[in-house]
Amino acid sequence: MEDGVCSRIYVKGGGGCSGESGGGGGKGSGSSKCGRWNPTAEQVKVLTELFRSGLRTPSSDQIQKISHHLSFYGKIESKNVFYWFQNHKARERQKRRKLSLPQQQHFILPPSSNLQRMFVFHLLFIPQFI
Amino acid sequence: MEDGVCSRIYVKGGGGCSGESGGGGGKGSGSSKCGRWNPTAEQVKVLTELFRSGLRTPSSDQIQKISHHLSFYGKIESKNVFYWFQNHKARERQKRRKLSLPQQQHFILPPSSNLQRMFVFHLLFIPQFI
DNA sequence: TTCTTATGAATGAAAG
DNA sequence: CTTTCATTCATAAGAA
Repeated sequence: MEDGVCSRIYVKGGGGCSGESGGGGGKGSGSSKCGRWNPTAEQVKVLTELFRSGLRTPSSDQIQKISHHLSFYGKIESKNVFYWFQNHKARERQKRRKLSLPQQQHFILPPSSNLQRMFVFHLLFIPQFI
Repeated sequence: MEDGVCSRIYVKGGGGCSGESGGGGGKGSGSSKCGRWNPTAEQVKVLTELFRSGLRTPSSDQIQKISHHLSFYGKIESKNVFYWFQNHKARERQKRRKLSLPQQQHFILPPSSNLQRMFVFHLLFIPQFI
């Protein structure tokens, strides 16, 4: 038996729910079933970056723009962004209160591309976006 | 190991295992790996007994107490207790749904009665019961 | 070993 | 915002 690692995320290949808008270097967020949103690693990375930069409760306008931009990496809707921030904030707080839930994950993910960095920068600091 | 089902990207998980907390006469979990919580028979027994007594969604405070008590038998964290009840409840419901349509099961004790609280409290601290 | 099952962990979605 | 529900992934344990 191989040693178990502590936690991981996975990226699935294939899967064909509906309109794939995968962009540069992004893998599909295909899921075996179309039930619920399955964020790509890139989407999670950007969302996490926004969160770490201080964004907690994006306005509906911000949500719209974020989800639109994230659609570059795969299928996504506004409500997904809304729920993501809501859940992430709640679970961060749970963890901090040492109630139950687990530790934060540190992504050793992809070669964070300049494109992505610039993208996050853009999201964060351009007034007309945020 | 066959692969190809999905490609995985590993994520840092904490800073290694938490220290062994086998308090008193508790036997170790037997595994020095830190993959995931491996409950001892005693821990499972207590949790099951609490569940059978009607406890479904313990409060944060209950979780703390339960996990502290169970740490006597081996390494355990609050989140393990939290997940245990979540999973146990969910899978009971899941099983029930697959077999026959939900005939709402009535538990002997209503969700937040003082009677239940007292029972749980005593169950937790009376050694010979466990 | 490989396959199957049981279950710990995680998280999207939603209810309260 | 907090808490709960549903579904899924991953893995440990047992069966074959």
